[in-house]
Amino acid sequence: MLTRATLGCYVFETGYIRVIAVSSIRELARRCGVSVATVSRVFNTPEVVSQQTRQLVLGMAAEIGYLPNESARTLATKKSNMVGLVWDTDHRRPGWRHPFLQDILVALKSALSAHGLHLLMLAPDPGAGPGDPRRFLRAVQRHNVDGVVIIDNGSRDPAVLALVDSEVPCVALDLRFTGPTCTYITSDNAGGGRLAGAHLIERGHRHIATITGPARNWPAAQRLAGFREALTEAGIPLADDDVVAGDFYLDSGHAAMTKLLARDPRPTAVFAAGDEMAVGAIKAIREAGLRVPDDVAVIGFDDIEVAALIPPGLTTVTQDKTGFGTAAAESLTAMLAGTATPPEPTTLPTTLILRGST
Amino acid sequence: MLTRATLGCYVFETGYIRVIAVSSIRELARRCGVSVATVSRVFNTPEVVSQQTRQLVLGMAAEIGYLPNESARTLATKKSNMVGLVWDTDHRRPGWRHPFLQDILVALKSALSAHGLHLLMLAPDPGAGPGDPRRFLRAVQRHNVDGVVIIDNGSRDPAVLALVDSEVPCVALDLRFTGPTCTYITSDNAGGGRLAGAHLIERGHRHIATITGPARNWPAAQRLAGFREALTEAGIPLADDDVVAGDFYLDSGHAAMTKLLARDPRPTAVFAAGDEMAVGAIKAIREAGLRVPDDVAVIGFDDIEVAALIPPGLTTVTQDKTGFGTAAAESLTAMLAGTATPPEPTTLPTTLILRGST
DNA sequence: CGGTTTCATGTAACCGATTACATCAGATGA
DNA sequence: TCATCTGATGTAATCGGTTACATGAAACCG
Repeated sequence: MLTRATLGCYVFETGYIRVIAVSSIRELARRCGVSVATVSRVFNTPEVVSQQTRQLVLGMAAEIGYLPNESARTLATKKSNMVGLVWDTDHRRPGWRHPFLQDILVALKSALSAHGLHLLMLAPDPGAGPGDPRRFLRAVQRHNVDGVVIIDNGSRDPAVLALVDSEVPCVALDLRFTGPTCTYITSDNAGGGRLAGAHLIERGHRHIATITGPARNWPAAQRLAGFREALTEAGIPLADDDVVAGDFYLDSGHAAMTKLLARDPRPTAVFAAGDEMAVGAIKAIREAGLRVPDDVAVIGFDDIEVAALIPPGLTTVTQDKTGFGTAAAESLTAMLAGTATPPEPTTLPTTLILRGST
Repeated sequence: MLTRATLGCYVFETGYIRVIAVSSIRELARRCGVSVATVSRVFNTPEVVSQQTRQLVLGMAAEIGYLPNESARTLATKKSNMVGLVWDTDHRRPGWRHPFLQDILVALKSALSAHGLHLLMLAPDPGAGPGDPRRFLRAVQRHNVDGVVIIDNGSRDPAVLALVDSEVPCVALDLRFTGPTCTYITSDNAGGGRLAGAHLIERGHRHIATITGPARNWPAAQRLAGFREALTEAGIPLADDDVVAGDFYLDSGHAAMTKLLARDPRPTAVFAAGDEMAVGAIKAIREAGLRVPDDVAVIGFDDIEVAALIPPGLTTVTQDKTGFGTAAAESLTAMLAGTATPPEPTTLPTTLILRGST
């Protein structure tokens, strides 16, 4: 296909690729000797147009390189086939740096593509002030965005809530937002917490601590609840001092673990509610001259890339990142199709991944 | 601000936030008793409209919640304020799994936001076949996308080349595409390679191997060239068998290192042209019962998150990810402003990050 | 054979902006 | 005083689609 370079610019055997002077529906109609309505029907409701005309139009369209103009369609139909993505609303702590969320984005993008939906990363409307709670809603309205996916690190930004409370269909990922036009996708966090607890117990641990997430973070709370349940069932106590909160990022895991290692007696195993924190914990354990898993066993949550890479390999509870993407795309398309009520929230199963750290 | 929850749905003191029946420019003009042209001028060329009228219109606009419709503007002006993002064109090996590219995306997004540009992640045009080289170009044309940013793992997808060769302004990241409407941003890969080589030499190594990228990958070739230069200057030979190619991903680094360890005598240091490969290499070294850096020192390239996390810490050459984002946004806005020739390619400086692996 | 369906297509209004051009009042200048 | 310029605004065409409604031919039917 590729033949030679001119001007540092690759060319095809078919010649220099250039943007065709995109022709309008009227031009195409004229060339075909039919009305614009007929052409429009060929692309939107082909079944009502005769076989003959359809082929004539499609053939001519291919010949002159006709492409429907999406702006004009959006203007006429008020549907844009674009899904807005809201992220990074809190600039002090950009959620996007978190590898787990990045993985989800990848999955989301391809799931939406499969439904023919484009993903528009929304910049706050420049016409609105930085504190304006409508700054995303405004952008959404201006662009006739059909629906919105919210990926946020739980900052409860008023601008996000304004979206959730609006009439725009929303799907929140890993956040519990619901409403007449909003649903959400999460993992079975409680189940995952239970898995983690049960696994450590099964490995023979009787003094188990946990590094949990921020107190008001719902997934974190669920993970803790499930974990607690597993301990209670096994009749193992969980002292208040064995529960330390982090913020899902590395340093907080390190700090929390340092605190836990100061306990006497110190726990023989730790469940960290996020892999980044688990990695931080492992670091702290090593720095204290102790070994993982011999002195302290560590289990994480998320299964981010690093988990498999750091020695001795982090045992963790994996979340179905691809599932997040496809579930979001499906919930959203259901809402776009105009169901009376939003789809039920989706809970994705979690599974245990065994590695060397336990 | 936030007061109470109903239906799991947060509300504001101002009441339930709903999408206002967005009013049109005609409605606004009517309410103000002026013509639509005047209203349009208030938003686009405020300086030609009288102070008095301007305030009247702006006040009324705020009152009725008027927001200009972007589709209509795009239709009229043929400018959409949207930048298309092309990624993941090669489905067999999604570049987006690579953390380095993910970091760049984050930077790009915020740099474009600062210029008031939205980022549209392009799905291939559904009207085109999967092999159609115009599948992205078509999507770009349909949506009146102003310009395109290309982030790709060097797969040389014809669909990407079609964009580069089109009249649409393009900026390629970490890829050397140029043309009358295209420029690119890369790191100083040769300089980085030189840094890596010089560092290992300074550490006293005299038998140094390298795990390079794919042969036809330009950044990889540059890194190798710089590395070679450093060795040559120091009078240290580089045997052909000490150069093994990988594909930037983990497993290839592991495989390459395994091959290198079989050499006799085996190299005492390795420069991997990407951090993922470096991590794979470290894994292989450990599996062989050897220690890093005592038996074999390793230096990487990229400075992805893992580099800081795996013990003993990966010494690496860092790329300026934020710089990629801002440079791309600037080059693009320059082209959108309509310069005759595209801006010169940008080369971002690389620096050495010292950690435990060397 | 006339009336009713059905099917394919055309006509024209509409979506919500931009902008070339026209208009007109008031200021300027000879 | 009248021609000219300037500044503010209005008129109406245009961008490229969709779609309610109208039309007309062919098929069907008793």
